[in-house]
Amino acid sequence: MPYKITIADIARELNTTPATVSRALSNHPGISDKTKKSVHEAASQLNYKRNRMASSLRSGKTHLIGVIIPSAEINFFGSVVHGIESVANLHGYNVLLYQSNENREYEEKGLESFLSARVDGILVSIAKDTIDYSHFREIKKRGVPIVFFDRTNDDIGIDSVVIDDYKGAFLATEHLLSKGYKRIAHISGPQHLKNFYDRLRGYMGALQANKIKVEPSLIYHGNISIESGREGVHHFWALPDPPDAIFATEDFTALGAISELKERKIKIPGEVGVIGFANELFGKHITPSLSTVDQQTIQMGKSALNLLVDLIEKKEINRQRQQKIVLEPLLIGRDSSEKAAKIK
Amino acid sequence: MPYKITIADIARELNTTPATVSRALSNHPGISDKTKKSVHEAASQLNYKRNRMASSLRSGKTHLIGVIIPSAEINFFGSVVHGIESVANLHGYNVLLYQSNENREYEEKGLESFLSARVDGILVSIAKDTIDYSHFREIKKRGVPIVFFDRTNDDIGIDSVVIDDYKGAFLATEHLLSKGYKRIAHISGPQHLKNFYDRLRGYMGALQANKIKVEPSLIYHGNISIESGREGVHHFWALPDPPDAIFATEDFTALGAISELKERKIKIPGEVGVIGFANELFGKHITPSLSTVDQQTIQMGKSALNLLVDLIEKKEINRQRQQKIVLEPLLIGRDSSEKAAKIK
DNA sequence: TTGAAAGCGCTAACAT
DNA sequence: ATGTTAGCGCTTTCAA
Repeated sequence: MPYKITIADIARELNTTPATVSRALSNHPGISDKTKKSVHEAASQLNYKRNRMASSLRSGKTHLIGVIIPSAEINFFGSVVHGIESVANLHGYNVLLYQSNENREYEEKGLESFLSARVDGILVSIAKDTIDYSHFREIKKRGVPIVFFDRTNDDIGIDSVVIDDYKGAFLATEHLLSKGYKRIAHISGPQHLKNFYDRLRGYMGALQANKIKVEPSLIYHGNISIESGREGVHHFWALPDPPDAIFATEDFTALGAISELKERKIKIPGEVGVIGFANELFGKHITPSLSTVDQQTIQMGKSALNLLVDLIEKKEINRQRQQKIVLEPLLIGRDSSEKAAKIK
Repeated sequence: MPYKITIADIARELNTTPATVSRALSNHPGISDKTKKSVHEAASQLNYKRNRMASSLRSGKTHLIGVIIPSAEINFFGSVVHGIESVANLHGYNVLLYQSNENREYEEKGLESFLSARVDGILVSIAKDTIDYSHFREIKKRGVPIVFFDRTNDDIGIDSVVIDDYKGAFLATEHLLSKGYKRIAHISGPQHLKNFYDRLRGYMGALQANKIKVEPSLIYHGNISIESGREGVHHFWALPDPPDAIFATEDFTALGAISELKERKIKIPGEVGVIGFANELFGKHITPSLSTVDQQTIQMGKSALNLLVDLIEKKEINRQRQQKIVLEPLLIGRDSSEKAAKIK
């Protein structure tokens, strides 16, 4: 008997009708203050809780936002979800969370589940394994408001919130140059994800802007993991002329690279400078502390949710063209990228 | 027009009735395979998605689990949520996430919101600021299935999943002793939270079991933060006879202590041994790597969800007495607690 | 300012 | 094995 009380009960109690009670509870204009007051009193006295299933069914609004992230275990996404959730509550929305585990099949299941739950809108950060985007096209076609964040794709005409990955990578690379490093290598991530593609381009852009030739052998293609970082170092130090700095496409990759370099007794910084991307929590506390690029996670969550709410609340407008919010990356200089040894 | 298709449409298409379609879609026994097949075909052909609002309203089951965590930004909770969510999906439940931000007011709002959404069950890790538990009593009274995880309270008769904090603390303290440390200090957390209370007791228990007197001056009361760790060191090293090891009530506190000790040029390990609690991601990668106690986060999430599902699915049974699942803590020995210097 | 009545889409009891 | 009917609890015309 947890949820027995309905508006009908309140109506009976006050000798009025469900319609009046409903209106009073949602502060409908044409209801006398006296009635409103007595209804609210009776409601809280009877411990009434509006049944959102019934309400949604009738009104067509669920006040539910579906959020798909690759994994709640990854700090970055937890942090973005934190941002999303805090603003969602302010707008009266609840967050339905779904993890894709970087897997396109689960991702699609999440979307199905959201459709079935009739969420008012969807927020997605695309799974690593997703290369075919038809499930998102389907959502788009159905007209369900959807916004990508961080892991996005521009080809489907879906709005998105990202940071400027190109610029972040550009800044990171120039930072290494400014510290006196000359041969800068890059360990990249999956190129079908725009972020990592853009970071690679930003890296190349910075080199070119400084009249340095891009050497393909100094680019190692990893897959966003500690292992990739280690493998990158493996690869680079098998070259006749290894690099003197590494820009890793995200912090875990940088961490792997640092561990491997340390095992090889290569001095960081000095002999080799390292910078990552993401500003994960651990970076500040490892030795050497990791220079990185901050992605403004909380702000990203907030912006994504605000954009989605705009879509939900004034659907017809803004439908002309794809919106894209680009946040500024923040360079965080720490020890791992300190000055290159003057030798050479 | 995103969601126009209903079972009535399918029924019309196939010259049958909504009831048959409904039954066919949920694989009701008494429906011919032929009908089932044609219904399923028509459904997927028309792109039908079951309306869960309607279904829930009628059946009384929402297949929604409400989860309240202090913050998605904290890795530990992200990880538990990961565990919860993965099993929830297997059971056909969706997770509604709410963050309390360690604040009792938000916590209560989350519960209200869950009641209104008619969730089938609730999972909560209690906020740091919560000292009055009446809102949970209210949930209990309403008969809504609820399970605490990690941050729990035993006085309300609510089932819970925790790790054995006492034992974990006991193990951590004995570990330091076994490495040759003699004067072991403890930086604790908020004592109204059972975890931190138990860890303090475990620390004292281990000392007593080894015939070592507990010195109140070697216990510093912190509040689960990097700052607390620093303050603890401040406090201890103002004593005439500082400790030679620190057991911190969680990893961030340990991290603060280590940073402060490093700044004071005190050697870890050797001069001072340090161990934390939680097995946060960064511990493996800081220098020295942090010894700690693993809390089996994923398992905790899974167990909590399984326990909740049990409550939901066979309510009357098990209602006699409070259930409590206690997971085993896992000691993780790393560098920060290596052997004490033999000097002295 | 309020009431009466219909219906959102689905499921389940009761037929047949 | 399938159809008929009622109704979950709410919101929303339309009418008074």
